[in-house]
Amino acid sequence: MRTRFAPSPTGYLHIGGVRTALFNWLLARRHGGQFILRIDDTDDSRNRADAVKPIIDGFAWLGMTWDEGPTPDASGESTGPHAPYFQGQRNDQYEAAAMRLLAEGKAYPDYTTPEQQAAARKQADLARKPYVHRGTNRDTAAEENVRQYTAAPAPLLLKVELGQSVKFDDAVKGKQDISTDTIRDPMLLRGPDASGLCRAVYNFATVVDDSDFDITHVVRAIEHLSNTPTQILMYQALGATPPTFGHIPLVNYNGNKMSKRNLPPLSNDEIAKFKTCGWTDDEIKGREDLNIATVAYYREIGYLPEALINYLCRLGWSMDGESEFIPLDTLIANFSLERVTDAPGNYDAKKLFWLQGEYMKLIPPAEKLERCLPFLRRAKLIDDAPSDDVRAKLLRVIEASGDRIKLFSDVLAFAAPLLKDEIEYDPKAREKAFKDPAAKELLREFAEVLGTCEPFDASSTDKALHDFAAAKGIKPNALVTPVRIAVTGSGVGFGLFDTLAILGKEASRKRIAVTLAAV
RNA sequence: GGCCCCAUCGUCUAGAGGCCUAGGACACAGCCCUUUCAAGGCUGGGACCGGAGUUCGAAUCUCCGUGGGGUCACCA
Repeated sequence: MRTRFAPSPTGYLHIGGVRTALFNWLLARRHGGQFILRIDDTDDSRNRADAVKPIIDGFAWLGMTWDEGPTPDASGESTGPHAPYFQGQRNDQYEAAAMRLLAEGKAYPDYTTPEQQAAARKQADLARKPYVHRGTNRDTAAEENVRQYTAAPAPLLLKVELGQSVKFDDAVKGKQDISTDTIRDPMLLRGPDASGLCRAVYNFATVVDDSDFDITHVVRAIEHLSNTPTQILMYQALGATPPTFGHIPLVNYNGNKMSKRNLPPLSNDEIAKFKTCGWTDDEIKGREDLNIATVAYYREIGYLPEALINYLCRLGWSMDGESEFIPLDTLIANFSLERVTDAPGNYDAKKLFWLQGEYMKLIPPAEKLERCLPFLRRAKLIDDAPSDDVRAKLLRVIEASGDRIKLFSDVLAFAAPLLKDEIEYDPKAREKAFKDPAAKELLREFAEVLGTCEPFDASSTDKALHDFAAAKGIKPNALVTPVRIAVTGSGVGFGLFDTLAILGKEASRKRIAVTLAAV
């Protein structure tokens, strides 16, 4: 089994595309086949490397490896027995295939002018009939067409045999049967451009490539379903066997297409989050691809690729009636086109976030630390090479944070108050906690008690606080919040006694003193 | 408009004529636990688009509506 994914180089990797690629990849992996990555850049744009890199980087991050395709450095080189894997570098093959069809009388040049075509289309519209284009030299003999084409290149069209039907069994949609009378003579090669080059049209390039690459299964978005009969006709003309097709439903957002237009701009929370990650306003604005439809967004904000993969695969496919958390090896062992759903699905950020949390619970603290490091560096909370002391402190923060760290970037919120020397107060929380003047006095007295804790660890400070509260006849919680705010500036965070222990006696008491002076 | 695809809780889905008083998950609400925030436990509300037909029996099959989507390019 050989499957493929063929993105056009747009400069970012869209998660809808990733899902399509994932289905192909899973199929190949399950059946011990190959997954091929091909870049559909038939317009041969100049900045190809820039536009391809995000796609390649995205797949690399996701761990979706390809057996043949562009080299990982995005240089425009390819690896694999059918190289190159860039359509922009393959026009010779398309031309050769087209010339063969021309010589065999299966294709012909079309000298219809755009004006003639527009008029014919209009007439059909008026008659409320579908317009099915057939070109001028359709019934001209092959040799004559070759002669005319050589003398005056023009769009080359495939001659569709009338009165036939194209039948195929879609692996997702089931049996299809289309009359050739409704299929226009499709273009194979465009007319010559300014430099005289006749570039292949997408449909034809795809067929030539998929046939050359021995692709056996083409899983793609349902919007291509109506292209399929045309492509099958091309396969037949080329004397090739069409692959098995599987057309999968779309991924929508709130019932609409997941295009940039319909997507919400980054929320204030998200922008704030990126800023705490060390991004500047300009950097955020400069990243056109920073939205929930791209892989880059999830990588930058600290998602786990396995969570994204699990989520995307479950969107439009199910293993059974209840499995939601499905690790990759299970996905590979069970994925099949039969269980792809018929209806389009809606992207649900909350469910992805939940899965992310589930996957995060599985990451051991030491590994979590390693993967948090880049975020801490970017936020300038640590040096490029943090000392062992800092690493040890961070590990304690991560252990104390537990499941609270859902995204790797969340580490910043927990580590920053303990790493920075200055306390950044949440004004509202501080005001509320010290509204009652008695709170300040209690805090002052408790700071003295803390000074006697030995050793200064979570259990000793815990006991000290509870004993102190009991002696004073107050609820422990009446003291916990003021202390928390005094040492971290924030009303929320992981366990207070862990916080104190990580800070140490000196720093804890010093921070309380600073706060006392400030309120 | 022609042709094609689709239709189960807010969302993702299970459902192949009786297992359906329609199951699970996310989200939501309430309660419990608790040191705030998470996590965890328990409980709850919540759906077969409408109408005909076939059948002893329909979420499931057929038809008609309705609603959504796709496609009709020298875009990919």
